[in-house]
Amino acid sequence: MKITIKTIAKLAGVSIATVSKVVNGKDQNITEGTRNRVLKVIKENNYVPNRIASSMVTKKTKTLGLVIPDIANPFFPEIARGVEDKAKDKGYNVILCNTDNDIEKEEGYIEMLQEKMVDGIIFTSSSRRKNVSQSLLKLHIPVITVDRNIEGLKTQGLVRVDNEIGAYDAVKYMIDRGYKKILHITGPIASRPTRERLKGYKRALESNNIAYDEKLVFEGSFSSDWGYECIDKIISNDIEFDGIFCGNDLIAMGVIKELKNHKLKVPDDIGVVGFDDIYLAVMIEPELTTVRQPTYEMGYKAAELLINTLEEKEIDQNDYMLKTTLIIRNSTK
Amino acid sequence: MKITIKTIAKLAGVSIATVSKVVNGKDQNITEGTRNRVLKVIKENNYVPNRIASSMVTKKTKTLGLVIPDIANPFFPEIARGVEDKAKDKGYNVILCNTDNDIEKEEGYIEMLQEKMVDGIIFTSSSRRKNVSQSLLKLHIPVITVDRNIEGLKTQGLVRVDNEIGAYDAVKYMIDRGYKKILHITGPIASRPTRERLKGYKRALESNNIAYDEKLVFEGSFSSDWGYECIDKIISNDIEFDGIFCGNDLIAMGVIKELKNHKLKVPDDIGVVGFDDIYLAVMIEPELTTVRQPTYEMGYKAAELLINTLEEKEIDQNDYMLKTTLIIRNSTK
DNA sequence: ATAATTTAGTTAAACGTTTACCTTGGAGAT
DNA sequence: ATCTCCAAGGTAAACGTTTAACTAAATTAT
Repeated sequence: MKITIKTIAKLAGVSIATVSKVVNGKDQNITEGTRNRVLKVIKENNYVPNRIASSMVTKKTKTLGLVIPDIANPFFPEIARGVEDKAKDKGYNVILCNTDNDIEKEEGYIEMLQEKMVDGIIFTSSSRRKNVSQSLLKLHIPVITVDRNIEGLKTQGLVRVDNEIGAYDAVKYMIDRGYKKILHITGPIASRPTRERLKGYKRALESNNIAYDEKLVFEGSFSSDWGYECIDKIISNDIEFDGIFCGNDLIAMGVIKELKNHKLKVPDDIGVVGFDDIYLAVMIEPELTTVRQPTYEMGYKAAELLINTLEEKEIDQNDYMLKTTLIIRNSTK
Repeated sequence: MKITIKTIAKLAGVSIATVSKVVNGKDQNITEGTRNRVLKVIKENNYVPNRIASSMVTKKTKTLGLVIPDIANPFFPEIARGVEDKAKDKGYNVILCNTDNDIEKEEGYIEMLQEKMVDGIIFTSSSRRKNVSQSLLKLHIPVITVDRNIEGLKTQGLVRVDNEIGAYDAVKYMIDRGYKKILHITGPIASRPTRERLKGYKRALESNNIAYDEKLVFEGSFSSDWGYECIDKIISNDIEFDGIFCGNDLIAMGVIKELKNHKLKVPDDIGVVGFDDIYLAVMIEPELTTVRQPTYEMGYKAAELLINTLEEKEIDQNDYMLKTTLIIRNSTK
């Protein structure tokens, strides 16, 4: 037989209201004796309160949605971890949704999360998304976007990194170290971070009196395969270069591997810099010089921001721009 | 104003039962006309059914719990992805829980998940867990364990890999390739996979007439740090060796890095084999020879098994032992 | 023409809580 | 002794659905 609050009330000889009060710690007006009696019966009968029923009346589920492209992409686990840690700390759970950068999946999940009455959503949208859709505009629960905002959607907040400065710093460093002809192998240009990094790349070049040449920029995807592929293309096209600034670490890793296959030495012949500083960056040879993003902190901050708006805490700002750090290792001389 | 099923019913001029039926597709007895009218009103008013309320009456939440040590550990994202994919496919969501191998956190989550009335749980328990606890025994929702079972807990199923054979194959291969003195650097011995891999290691040695020497086995944790550290210890103790079978890939990566620092060449001086075949395995130099675990499939299968028991489909077996594959790359000669 | 069945819906109870408001008994004040 | 007030707890409505059981009308069978 199902043990509900009624069972406990009957067994303890009190009303269900009293049980509810002791379960939820709203027990200022409950005597020590009654409280202990109730607690004892609860323990004996192994009563587990049904939070679905609570949610019905409180209209809070204490659940957050986390919508990201792919948890198996090394960029996201740290974010997820940050989100989950803060959430747990505040008594929330998180529902994980992988969209594969697919707009339809994305909207399907948003719908599902709304139906499940999550209190809020943390959202890294598809890099393919150009603009808001009807279904996003209809959304009536708080959203914090991470890494990328969504053009035209007003959210409760945004947590990101200064991609332009990150890229600028990286390219500036390469120039300072004597690299002369620096390519940029990017992720998908539809993604805002990609565009911002490109901007930083340009600006670093220009402020050092190096002409920007769009033939030295190669647009692809955030994967190591794109790194391999692009190097092959570049080499077979006899493009001259001695440095590569990559859109992310995955690309950089593909690049380094393929450079080695072509007997080019990193960092002596070619300098390579990545972006993200994923876990793998120190495992490869040479260790990757890269622009570190504080991914864990981004997730953590996003959850914090979201929960604060949910609980109507004062929020001093809702657009957090976190700092990147240039991590100098051995893929640059 | 909140749009509920009542609003729709009133606007469409039908009863809430009718609305419920069309929303849920139980509309055999609804005329085309009525259905369209209801659907139109739903769309116009942007009605989103409240699944919390549904859950109250159906006693199903269509939500699964996924309890793992740490999503940021490269072994788990693929599992999570497998779980989530199958779950989505069947109309379920998944709540992510990171336990950090902490028994208390683990039990805290289990409690939370029960309160939130998840339909089932997929669980990779702490490698530190020795046996069932009271709170686990009280659990009354279906559980599938992944990778490791829990001694004394009867679950709805178990999905794992044949660790012993995997280890046996790896060590056998090393012996065949001419490595003579093969160390084994393990994860925590409390974890069952560690013990099974150790068994495979022993068996491979013995069936090739090499005496097993427990001084050549080093117990630690599943991290690259442990790999570094252990190599230092081994070298400063002047232990002789020409091969290392590592408890997982992370350890192997730490090992390879530190071996390089000591000017030992992999695979010529020392052969190294890992376990798992995580994403990084091909990114390092030399590419890692390792025992591949089908992690995505494990997650996928676990979710499938769980959902089948939830939906009372016939299940032919509830203990899935998946096969490992020895992936030969360049860290062995 | 009447009875039986089918179709297209409606009614109302139930799910397990929370919480605003009410009741009761006793302590303290006068 | 009476009044006031407070402490301790009870009552009952409400949350938004699903679904078994019911009804009324239309169709089919006899």
